[in-house]
Amino acid sequence: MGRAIDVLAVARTNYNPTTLDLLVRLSLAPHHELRGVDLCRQLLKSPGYVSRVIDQAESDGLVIRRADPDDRRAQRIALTEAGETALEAFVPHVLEVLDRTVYTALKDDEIETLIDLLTRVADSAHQLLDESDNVST
Amino acid sequence: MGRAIDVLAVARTNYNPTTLDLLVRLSLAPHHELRGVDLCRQLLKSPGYVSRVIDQAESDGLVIRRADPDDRRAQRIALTEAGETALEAFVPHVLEVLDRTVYTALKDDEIETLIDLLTRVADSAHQLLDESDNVST
DNA sequence: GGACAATAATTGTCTACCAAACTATTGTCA
DNA sequence: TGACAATAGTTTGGTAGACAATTATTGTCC
Repeated sequence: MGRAIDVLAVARTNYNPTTLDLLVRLSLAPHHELRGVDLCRQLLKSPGYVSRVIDQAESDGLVIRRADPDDRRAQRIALTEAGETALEAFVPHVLEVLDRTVYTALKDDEIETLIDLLTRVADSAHQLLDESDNVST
Repeated sequence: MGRAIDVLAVARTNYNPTTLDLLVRLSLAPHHELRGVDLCRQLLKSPGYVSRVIDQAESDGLVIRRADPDDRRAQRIALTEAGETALEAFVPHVLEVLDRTVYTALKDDEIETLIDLLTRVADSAHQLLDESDNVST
């Protein structure tokens, strides 16, 4: 999990950061559901790991897997009532941590600047990664 | 290890990021040696893990452990010739990755800004962590 | 329409790391 | 001086997450 800010937010729940991120993504999606492959892209985690996170969340009753009617390879992961409840209980903690870290340290325009700078570094890193993928293939 | 920039740099060696960081820290230290506890602080890793990383580096001949003459609890970890050689072989790769990510994406003054903003967020996060440590104790 | 590449998900296996418990030593203070 | 807290390091056990191989299905192209 890593000793990071999410420790603070997550410590107040029983779920790990990726599980909570999963709930957030589903709650923002149309019909509160997403295909597994889209979740991987949004969570920036490998398919193998996402599959396990879904397993766990499903056995906790937070989400359900359903066959995708349009593609028999795919699954649709949907938020349950319990999942929504868990998420709502969690949101205030995230806001509190954000409030007491980023928002106390930085002014609004500085936050925008930070996002811009990080995005640009990330973009050039992705470019480099893509290149080396192509080389190795 | 995490799919991050260090993948690129590390992929070109057989060592993991923490091992390489270890070599860097030792090479910057007086007499090319440091006590274990100081290494923990510099590497930002837990003592348990650092102990393991040193084990590994020692069995690869990159460093040696020596008893600290001033404190019989402590050890001094020192860089060997082989460790220095490994480090020198690695440095150009790090520089190349930095060059093709951060330095192509950001101008010098932007890099300074980025460091400043991140430092401030990190500081307030630390403050919050310290607080919650004190509360739980 | 059938071969074959590409895609969706899962499982097995491995690495990086943390936290807690433990041992040995050192500093402190009555 | 002797008790006791604090510090240095190691070991054990566990979690987050990646990668590779496998299965099932879909799209593509002759």
